[in-house]
Amino acid sequence: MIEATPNTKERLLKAACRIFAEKGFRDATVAEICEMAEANIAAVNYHFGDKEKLYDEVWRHAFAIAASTYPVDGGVPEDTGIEESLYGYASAILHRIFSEGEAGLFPRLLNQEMAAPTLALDKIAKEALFPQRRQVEKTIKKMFGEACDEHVLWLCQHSIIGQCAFYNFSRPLRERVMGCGTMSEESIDIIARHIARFSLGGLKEIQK
Amino acid sequence: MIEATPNTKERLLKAACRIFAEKGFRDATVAEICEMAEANIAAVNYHFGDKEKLYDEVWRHAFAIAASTYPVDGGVPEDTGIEESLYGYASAILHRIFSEGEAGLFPRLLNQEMAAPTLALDKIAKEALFPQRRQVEKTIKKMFGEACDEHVLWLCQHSIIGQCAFYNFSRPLRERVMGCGTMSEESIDIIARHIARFSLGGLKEIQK
DNA sequence: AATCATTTCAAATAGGCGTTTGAAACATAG
DNA sequence: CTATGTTTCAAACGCCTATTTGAAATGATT
Repeated sequence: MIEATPNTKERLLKAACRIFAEKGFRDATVAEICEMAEANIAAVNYHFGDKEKLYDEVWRHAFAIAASTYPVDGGVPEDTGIEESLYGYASAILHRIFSEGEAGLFPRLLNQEMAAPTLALDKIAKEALFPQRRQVEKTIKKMFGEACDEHVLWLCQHSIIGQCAFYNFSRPLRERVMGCGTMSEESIDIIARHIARFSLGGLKEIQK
Repeated sequence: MIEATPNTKERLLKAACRIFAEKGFRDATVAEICEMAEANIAAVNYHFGDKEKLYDEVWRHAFAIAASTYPVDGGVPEDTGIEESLYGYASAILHRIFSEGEAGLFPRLLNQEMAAPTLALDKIAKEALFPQRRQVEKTIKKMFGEACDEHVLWLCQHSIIGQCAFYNFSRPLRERVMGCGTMSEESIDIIARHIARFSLGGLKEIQK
């Protein structure tokens, strides 16, 4: 499963990433992680101290990969139009969600953390989630101005983020019930463009 | 905790509802459930057979309560306007999500099931989730007509449902990080009205 | 080659889990 | 009261969990 790196610690981290993302902190077992990493049962405690510290490392890794592979600005410049900004954000988040590689770890871990929160949640929210929200905030303020109503901002933020996050939340429905687990690059782009357009229309209607 | 009904089976079911909704099937323990129900550790097996059959009963109960307390049509008549239909749907879903009573069990159980799917997911999707989607479908077709493009329908469905579902998904952020766990009746109504208006604008933009 | 630190390993530890058991308590009907 | 069926109970069962242990193996340094 995990490629045979000579480094046991790295193999453990990679295996832990995949298993924590799939099962969450509680349901993942260190025995399972060690087996996938082809390491001894005691390896986690030797290299990371305990299961919890390994989980922290996994989050750090998952966040770093997601942020560098698909930054939330979507690569679009600051001074672009509203629809294009929305597209940049949606595209980045959706690429993370539909990624089957390491960039997909972040949304999967987040899904687990939302269902069974751990002590890590606070740090995750402050370091990863709130900055993402601020990205959406900037786009909304392009429409409503810098001094726009705080509650309206909050509601629109949720509408935009919610559209993207739903594809993360509903993953088991696609994978287990509908049987359409994977998503092509074109499909991702179509969804991102839809969310950008739909949200632009929403913002316009709210502004009326 | 659980009111002292003379009926042990009912006390077990109520306790199980709350604990399964909070922790999911795997992390909930029968010991914990029996303790809350003030029943013996063997009571679950005696009255329900095993933990899994109890979980089935919990889902049945949670679905029945949610569907009867807050039906997805939101109580609005069939032949009403688009924005009002959207409001009806959003209002019903949000009321479920923010309910601290039995009507809130359904979205909480769903959240758990999405993070750690069980064999029950298939049944839940077919009996509860797909009918809910059809409700949104009807509203969208009021705008695009009966013969509207299937993919556009699917995308808009997700946009509307996603806005509502996000308040379920992000519950731990409100409760544990932001510290604003409860939501007043007025707040719920404001959110529902926002989602209806935002979605109407979105649909209009897509129709262009 | 010998010494030292680092890493791996199988086995053991202590605790939690769902479930089973057989006896005790209780309720009901003859 | 007796007999029968239902419900409750404490204890035990077998399995799985994270972690610890001390020895063995490996690597690096002198």
